[in-house]
Amino acid sequence: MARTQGSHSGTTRPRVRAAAQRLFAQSGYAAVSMRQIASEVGVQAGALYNYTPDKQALLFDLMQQHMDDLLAARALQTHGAGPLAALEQFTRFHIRFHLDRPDAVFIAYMELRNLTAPHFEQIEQLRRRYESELTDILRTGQRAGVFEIADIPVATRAVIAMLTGVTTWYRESGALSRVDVEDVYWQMVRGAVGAR
Amino acid sequence: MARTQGSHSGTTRPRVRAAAQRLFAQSGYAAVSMRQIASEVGVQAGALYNYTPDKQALLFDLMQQHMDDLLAARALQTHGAGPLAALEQFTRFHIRFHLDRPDAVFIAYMELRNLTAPHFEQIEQLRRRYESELTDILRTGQRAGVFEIADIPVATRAVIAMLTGVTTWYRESGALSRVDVEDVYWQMVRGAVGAR
DNA sequence: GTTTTTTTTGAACGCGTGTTCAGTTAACAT
DNA sequence: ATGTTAACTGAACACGCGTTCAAAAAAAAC
Repeated sequence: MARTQGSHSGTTRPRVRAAAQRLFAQSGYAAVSMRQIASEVGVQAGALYNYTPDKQALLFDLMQQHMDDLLAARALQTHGAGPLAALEQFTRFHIRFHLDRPDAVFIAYMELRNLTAPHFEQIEQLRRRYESELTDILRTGQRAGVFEIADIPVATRAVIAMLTGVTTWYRESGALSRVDVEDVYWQMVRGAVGAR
Repeated sequence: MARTQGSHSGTTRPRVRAAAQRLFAQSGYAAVSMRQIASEVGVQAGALYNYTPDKQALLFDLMQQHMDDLLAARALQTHGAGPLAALEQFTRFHIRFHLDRPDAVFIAYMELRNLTAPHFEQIEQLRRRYESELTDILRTGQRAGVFEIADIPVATRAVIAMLTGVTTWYRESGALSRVDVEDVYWQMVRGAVGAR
């Protein structure tokens, strides 16, 4: 009737997050109820409030965690020797990181609308930070005459959109390995920025 | 208390669609209630059912209309003289068409999750049809030695993702004119497919 | 073994939702 | 002017929602 045997917050908390992430990615934040998440975890809805103050906080947490992870992982990357190597590295990093976390990526992109304004602003800042990594690479390459780009902010957005689109179709069981996918995207990105 | 003066289905029906489109794009299908849509139109929620059998049909209708419009507009395009001209034309058409309808594009991309399975399948078919236009161009260009592409299906998706991403950031009041935007994207697309 | 803390249940609150439909008014047809 | 059709209102139905919290059981601490 009350506490379930074997329950422990160290176990339940991550399961709540995982269930929320999966369901939000699958059906969308607004379409998923707390009772559904709870059911996925195997608890009643009231139990979720031990792990999140409310539904919005749960979403924000997931999105912020994703962005923090992305920026942290990016910061650990060694940066390539020149603009071209840097761009290649960014491209491969982006594909690799995003393919490891399709649900988190999907939510980070698709659920911005469901954030409150302050939360939205916070996530946007993190996104802009990540984008500026690419902008810097492109700018350096343009200055060095390695790239030929008509408009760097537009190019940044175009490349990010292209790369991030990979999560919408890639399947592990598909004909292409991850390295193949990285290679194809890299070839396209270098071409898109007029690399020589 | 009953029929509103001056009301006419020829007026109300398109207003229902327009309101739904705007609100769905703004906040997402699941987060928007029929009462909100009705309020936007200036009627009570029950009145909406004169114009749509249910909420899902309203969404499906909007998405299908968008895809039909896209394919119809595409069919009216004269096709370029060779693969390169065809690709340029496709690129400029895509940007132009999508920039004219940001809300419809947004919904067509973001609300797939909220369709019932049969509806989803129908929209997917229309999407695949549109994508095959680009695939055909790329294939022709590859065969003719005009393009150099490692994987045509991947390249198709990458280019579509890049191009469609324009709607997420473009603003009429921005520094760039539409032709500027088309030009930038065209330069990047041709580069991405290794056009020579 | 007893007490305290942890983690859950279950019930309930105060809404909101999509939808239906009888009734009412406006517009149209005769 | 009268009758019919069109287009709406308003109320209600049968849920579902996010959230709260007292009570209960399990685990940990003493």
